[in-house]
Amino acid sequence: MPPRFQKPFNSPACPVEAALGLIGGKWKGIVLYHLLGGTLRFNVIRRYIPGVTQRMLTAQLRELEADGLIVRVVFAEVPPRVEYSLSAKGRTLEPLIMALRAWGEEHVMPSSDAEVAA
Amino acid sequence: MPPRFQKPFNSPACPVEAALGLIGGKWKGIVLYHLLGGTLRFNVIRRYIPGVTQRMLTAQLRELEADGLIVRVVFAEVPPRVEYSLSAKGRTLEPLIMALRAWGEEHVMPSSDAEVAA
DNA sequence: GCCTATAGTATCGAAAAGGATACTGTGATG
DNA sequence: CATCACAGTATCCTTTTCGATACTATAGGC
Repeated sequence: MPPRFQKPFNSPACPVEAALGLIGGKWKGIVLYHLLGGTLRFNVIRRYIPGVTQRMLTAQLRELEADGLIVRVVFAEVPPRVEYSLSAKGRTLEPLIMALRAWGEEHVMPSSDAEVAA
Repeated sequence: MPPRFQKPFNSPACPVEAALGLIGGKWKGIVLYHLLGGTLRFNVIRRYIPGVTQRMLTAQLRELEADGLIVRVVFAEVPPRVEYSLSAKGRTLEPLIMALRAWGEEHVMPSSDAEVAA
């Protein structure tokens, strides 16, 4: 059935956009995806994502934290250690991220060998 | 048009970002969502989304079309009529969009709780 | 004494995104 | 005749995003 909604939405009203607003940042998808595997340190994430700059990664992590999706724990050590992990809310994203990944593999990856093996 | 894969990205190639790249545009989520309900004309979509400009809507629709998610049919009439609908590939997004919507409703919407800044 | 690693900031500037406005052509309406 | 609606373009300009680079502090290694 046609899920048609028409509300004034200049304010907070479209849940699809709202969700996309939280996970749609340039690097958020991959960051979240990697964190699905467990706690990671800053530079580990960075090495997982060649191409992201320190500045960008910091910005994305801070946004994810501000949105309550990840947790940032700072250890008062030298050299500094900061660990990132998904919050409870962040973990609720798991099926979504996995669905995104499955869809991407099947419908966008150019290499056409989309093995949807979990 | 942003280059989707400017580099040999990270090792698993990141299908999550690939998917997000297609549906993560500023208005694509809502456009897709409305099209889930069936074929729509340009101005109908526009009226469903107050806040989008003609220029932006055109751009988003063209990108969706270029990515093969929607189909654009022009009728040689006066006044002009152009109809947009989901392609077969676009329809495969339905569960994803619905999941996005459900997650957004549950985890980000103000949902009866305005929470005005203190 | 210098280099490395850590997890960032600060600053600059290029590039892209996005908004506002004006314009197109034609048939029907007033 | 003037105006409206349609589905856009074209142009200009502001805002935001993003990358590159340089810098911080401190401990340990060489």
